[in-house]
Amino acid sequence: MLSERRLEVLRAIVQDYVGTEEPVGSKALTERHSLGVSPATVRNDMAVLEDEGYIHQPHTSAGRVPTDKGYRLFVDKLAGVKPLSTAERRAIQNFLDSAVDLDDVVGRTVRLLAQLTRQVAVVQYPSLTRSTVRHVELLALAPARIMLVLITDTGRVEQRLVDCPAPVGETVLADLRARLNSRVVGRRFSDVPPLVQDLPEGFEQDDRPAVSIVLATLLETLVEETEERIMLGGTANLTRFNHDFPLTIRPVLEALEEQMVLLKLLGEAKDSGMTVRIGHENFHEGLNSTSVVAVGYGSGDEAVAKLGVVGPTRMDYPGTMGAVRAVARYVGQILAES
Amino acid sequence: MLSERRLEVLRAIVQDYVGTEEPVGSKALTERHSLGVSPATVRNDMAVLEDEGYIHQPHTSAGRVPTDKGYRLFVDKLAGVKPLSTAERRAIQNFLDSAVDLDDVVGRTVRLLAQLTRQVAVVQYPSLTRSTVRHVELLALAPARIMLVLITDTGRVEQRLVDCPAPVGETVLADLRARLNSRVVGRRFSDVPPLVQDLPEGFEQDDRPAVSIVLATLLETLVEETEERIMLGGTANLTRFNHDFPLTIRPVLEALEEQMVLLKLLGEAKDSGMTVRIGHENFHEGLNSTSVVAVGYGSGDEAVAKLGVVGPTRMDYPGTMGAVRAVARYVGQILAES
DNA sequence: CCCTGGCACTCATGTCGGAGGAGTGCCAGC
DNA sequence: GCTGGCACTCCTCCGACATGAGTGCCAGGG
Repeated sequence: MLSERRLEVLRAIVQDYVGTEEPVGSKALTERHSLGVSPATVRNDMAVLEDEGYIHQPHTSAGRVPTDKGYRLFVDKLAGVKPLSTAERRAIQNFLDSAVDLDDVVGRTVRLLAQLTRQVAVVQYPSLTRSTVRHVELLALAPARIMLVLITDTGRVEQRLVDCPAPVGETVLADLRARLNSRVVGRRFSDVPPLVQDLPEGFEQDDRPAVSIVLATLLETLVEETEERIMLGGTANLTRFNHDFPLTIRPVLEALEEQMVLLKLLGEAKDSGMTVRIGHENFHEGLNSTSVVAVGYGSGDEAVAKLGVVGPTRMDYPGTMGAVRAVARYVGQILAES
Repeated sequence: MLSERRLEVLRAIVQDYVGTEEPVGSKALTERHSLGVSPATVRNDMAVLEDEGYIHQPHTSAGRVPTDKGYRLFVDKLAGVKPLSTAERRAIQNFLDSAVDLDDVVGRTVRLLAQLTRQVAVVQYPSLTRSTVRHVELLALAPARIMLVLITDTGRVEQRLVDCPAPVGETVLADLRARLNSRVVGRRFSDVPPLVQDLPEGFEQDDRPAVSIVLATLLETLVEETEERIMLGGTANLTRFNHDFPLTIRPVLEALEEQMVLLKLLGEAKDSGMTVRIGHENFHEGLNSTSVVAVGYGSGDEAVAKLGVVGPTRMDYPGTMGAVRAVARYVGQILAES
């Protein structure tokens, strides 16, 4: 186990490195932090920290840089979460309050996160899997053509076109609409299938094929749209990666363009509590020099989706974590209200 | 007016520069293109082209680079549009055909364009302004709470929550729904307002406030959502800007993150025919070293939205224009079918 | 046992000067 | 009007050298 002072040295190294973006030496450390010991002592401590793998020397006669393991220790033991100022909190609330619909909420959240953290923001749309049905609407666009509209409690709307084998009467449609809604409204998506299985039986023989195809489309929508959407923002902040630019930024941009990668990124985060993945802890190679800070958010107690930021491993963890947590809370509130 | 050969020299310079990304000298030109004259002659021509402002010398004793004006001439007079191979066309069609809904069509289009052109792709959602109403639906979520759903002929769905001052009966709602649809279905958005103005008069005194507020929300949606959405993709291709990297890419990423800028970018494109904006022809400073190739697309004869790509002024114009035009055509077809 | 000052050593960075080379402009000749 | 020749410019690429930050190690003191 590392002594108290050595931990203090590690903390100082991380803080200075995050601030200056340059390897930090023993002399600079003692000058900027009141450690109460001389540079020589710090050098000894650094040698130990390097042996243990917490810091690393780019080359002989250079300062030290934290390793992923060093950041991990820093995040786990040394850093708290820095709360936002009340002014910042108020600004967040105001900004999110003026959203008009779900798209707008997500869009604003992304911009907000990117601006607050000066990093790349990632926000997952509230998941359909965990949400419940608020209403199902059936519209006859043409005699044999029905539009199915699904409205969720998170304000999301999905629509599908259904082509029926035969024309469907308006009364049949109204009947189906009523029965369908009475069974599924308020239910979770995952609970819906068994609830509607026997619905066709209540209809005339002639109408059953149409009813079945409508139900099939509904179930399909529930499954298909579980494949979730993600919004991304603040990619211009990637240009803050100052060193060997093209090599660093390229794979990151490429990774971020893939929905699958983003989904997995957030998917790996714990459902509750904040998750921080540092450097090589990320599954994706392109993200090996970035850290991901993610947290779940939701309208109630339960998380319905996740959001977070992607930034260089050399990031201000306490500040970033504070911003991410605060934004998640406010988004949750907004969703609960609507 | 420039002589035939001088134009030929300019074309050669543009082609070589696009290929090599390096200033091109007189000797290299005569070697790679059969101009039938000696390097010395080419040098004289280059001096003229430089006087006229078509090319530029980074410094004495360097080769020449086309200016924006040079590219402009190249695009207008010297370059054709390079059609895609049949294999490419088939791939495009296959890829777009498997889209399931509007979001998917737009998403696939963006990815396709980015991949084909190796540049940043921008696709505008089919505009609500020019589209027509397919259906308006009103759902009572609670006695005094109505959800308004608007469905357009381009397959887009918009929803709004309406809080009424007093409960609204189901029959009143059905009545309003029927009257509303009979008046607006098939109409263009811009034509709707005068058509519904007198609707409240047909209702009981008690219900009029609710009816009015529903109508107001509808009109608001028509206007607000005219503010169009845009999808972006292929930003990783920006890393192909090889020179003085951070300085070039930063303002471009920033510009592309602003919806307003993107909208204006496409908005400036002509409604019909392809538009190419080169370097400083773009209104936005951050885009002064990029060119934009845009074209309208639509389900019928009329363009309902635009799409295009953003790339370095040093781009393969014929190839890019070919890809953009082809993609626009196929997207138009897909929209017409659905 | 731990801390400290001193000292020699390493190595990245910045500067300078010169060689090399690509490309130009101009001129005289055909 | 085209061409070959030639002098000139100026960027780029080393290699050498000085500089300085930072280290590791050691001997001495609390």
